[in-house]
Amino acid sequence: MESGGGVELTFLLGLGFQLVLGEFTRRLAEVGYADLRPVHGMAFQALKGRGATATELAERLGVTKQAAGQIVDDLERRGYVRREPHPEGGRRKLVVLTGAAREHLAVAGRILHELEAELAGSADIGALRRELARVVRALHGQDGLPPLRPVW
Amino acid sequence: MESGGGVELTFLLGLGFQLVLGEFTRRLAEVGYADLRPVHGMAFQALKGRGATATELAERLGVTKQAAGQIVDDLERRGYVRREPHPEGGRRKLVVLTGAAREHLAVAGRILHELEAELAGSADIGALRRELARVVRALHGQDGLPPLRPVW
DNA sequence: CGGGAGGGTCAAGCTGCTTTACTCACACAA
DNA sequence: TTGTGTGAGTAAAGCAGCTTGACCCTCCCG
Repeated sequence: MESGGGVELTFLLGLGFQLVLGEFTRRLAEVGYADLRPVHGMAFQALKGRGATATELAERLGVTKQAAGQIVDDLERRGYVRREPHPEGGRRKLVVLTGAAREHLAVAGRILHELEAELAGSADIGALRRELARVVRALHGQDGLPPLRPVW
Repeated sequence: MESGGGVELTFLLGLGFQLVLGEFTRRLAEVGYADLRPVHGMAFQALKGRGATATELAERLGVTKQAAGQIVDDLERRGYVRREPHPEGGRRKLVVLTGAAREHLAVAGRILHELEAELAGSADIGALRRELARVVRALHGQDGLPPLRPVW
């Protein structure tokens, strides 16, 4: 069943995601990041420019501001982010990455690209990207990308 | 960014799955199945032959037997499955589908194929299937398919 | 007839969220 | 000056969907 026929497309998509993400997190855990879930990496991505407020982070992650606050609490306790006074005042606080988080971003990026390169030995990754992007566009439109949330 | 470049492959996979599954469940909800989650559909698939024991169902779904038992409780209460005495005796009970569940399977299958046919207008679904199957095979091997679990 | 293996179930606990409700800092208008 | 609205943060409780742990049956086989 090289063609993938006989298995629902939706199932195949889920399985592909699950396996790739699983392999990614396994490798991250091997190099010492067993304490960070994928959502933490997403948070780092969302904060990596100039940082953001907890509410902005919530929007980018697609969760409530309370949930974002909890994630920030957790990451702060473990030294991955800091809360600084916000330059524009108010009650706002600017959540910024520490060096530890930036290092994680670098390692995670490297692992992702290694994994993709390895997969390129078995599949046509260019075609996969292209068709996935088309599907995403068909279902979501062209205006940006929605937050990636845990699936069911 | 028709090519999908600039976005991580893993992210794109997750987004694709999330959007397709979301559209699928939305359509199912529209025709009256708002009370059934994807895992229930997976359970129906796992039971659709001659049924199975709760423990077998647990293996096929990749959860503990207690969790499978809860799912069966829930589905039984709502009339989608029955517990019958198992032909081979013991403490075993055979969980079998009712007509309501078989009807759901038929409707869900129809919706999946409609959705896929629509997406075929925007993307090369054959290529997508093929490359996904290759990725799955590269990461999991050829021996069957692992259970699809909620992702992170 | 006495273990023990396999299957089912009860109960408690946990995680990662959500909902509800509140507090605080500022802006701006009366 | 007051006061009132708005946006950000936070505290507390609740909840879904699992897991872990413990136990109870039924049968088989020595």
